[in-house]
Amino acid sequence: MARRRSTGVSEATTQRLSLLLRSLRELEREGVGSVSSSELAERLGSNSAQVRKDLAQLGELGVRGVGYRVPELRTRIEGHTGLGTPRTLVVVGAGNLGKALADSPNFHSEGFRIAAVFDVDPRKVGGRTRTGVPVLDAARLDAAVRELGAAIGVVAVPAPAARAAADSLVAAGVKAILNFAPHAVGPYPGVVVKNVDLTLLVETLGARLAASGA
Amino acid sequence: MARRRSTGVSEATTQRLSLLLRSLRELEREGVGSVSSSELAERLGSNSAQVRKDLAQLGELGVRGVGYRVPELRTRIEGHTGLGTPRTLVVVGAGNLGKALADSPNFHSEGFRIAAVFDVDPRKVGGRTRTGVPVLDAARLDAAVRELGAAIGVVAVPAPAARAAADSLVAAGVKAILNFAPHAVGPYPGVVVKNVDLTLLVETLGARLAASGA
DNA sequence: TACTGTGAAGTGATTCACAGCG
DNA sequence: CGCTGTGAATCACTTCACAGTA
Repeated sequence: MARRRSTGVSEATTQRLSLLLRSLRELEREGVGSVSSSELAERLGSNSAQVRKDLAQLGELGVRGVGYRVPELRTRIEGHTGLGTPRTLVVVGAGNLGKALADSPNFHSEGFRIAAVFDVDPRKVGGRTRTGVPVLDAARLDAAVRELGAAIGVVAVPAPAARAAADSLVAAGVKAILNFAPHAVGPYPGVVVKNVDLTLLVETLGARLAASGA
Repeated sequence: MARRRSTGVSEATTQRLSLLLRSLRELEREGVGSVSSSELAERLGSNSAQVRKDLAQLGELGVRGVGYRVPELRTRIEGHTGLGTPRTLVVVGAGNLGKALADSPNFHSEGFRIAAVFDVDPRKVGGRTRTGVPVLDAARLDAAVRELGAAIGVVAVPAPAARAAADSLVAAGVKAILNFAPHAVGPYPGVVVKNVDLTLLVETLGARLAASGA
């Protein structure tokens, strides 16, 4: 009887579990059988109490006096968080950033598959990115997304087009949106939205720089 | 006698002030003279108490019964936070992502200037990106960064090279690093570091998706 | 003995709610 | 009267510290 947790783990915890999973896979490749929370903490640049608290969310699966068994812990994290579940994604916008994201090894990791890039420019449509992802006509987005069964849409279009792109993705049935345009989109009911405003990132960095002395 | 605040405003507040600044510039172009905290909140998708709390950090500059005077508020935010201060940045890594970032309008906004992209690949060195940013030899990074007076370094290299790239930037005297590699760098004393792990973003999104029903 | 699991304390940010001023 | 500025309440997350167990 699998427990169904709608909002079980916080975003912060999920992020740390994801990083933890990376370490665990590495440890597993190295053939390590078990690790303590403090060893894991050291790898993550965190502290052991944090690691234990995070892992406690998945039930009691450590062995007192010993630590956690690596393979078991890995499968447990995957099972309970959905981390590692394969997903198909599409990118809207075949500009510099869109193509970079589509080809990026960052986005091809552990079970993610970029199925298509969409653009409105007829000169781009029909082509392929460097790694072979097809560039499709944005007018066919709805049909293509359904056909491909894409669950995640990445928005990489100029700011004024962001809302429309996100709307189309939602209409086509994606369940999550990662938006890189400097203009927040959403919220949409039933859709997980993450806005990553690159402009905001540099501006904030510049300000923190000013605050820290110059 | 300007007040020198080392760690005056939190990161969260700075981000909101940055967004606020965007709205204010827009309002100023429209010739709006004053706004209330609730009008601003609506534009940001926030709430009025939050806006007032954020603005209170800059001193008392609202007019009770009326709101905030737009031009005055804008200059005050710029002055106190360093938002809007022109900065020179360099990008390390002339791959897809590096070039996309260097050419991105997101990074050319409001006073930011990308002065150079560095790469180790001799076939790339000597060229220019689409918008004309020169690609320089990574071996010359130290000298070039000092010469250009770059304060912010953007890391856009593969994970295994991230630490070395960041180290060189710090050695060359940059005061802030924006790292896009899926491997955290830093901390370095006296340097503001922001890690933006793209892989982590999609993975977390996938997990939140799983948590919310599928 | 060496570790986990967890209550309790601590920290920081957000929201509420209202007194006070133009 | 309408709006700001802000103390107090709330909430979310992190760290501490230790009882309890394999």
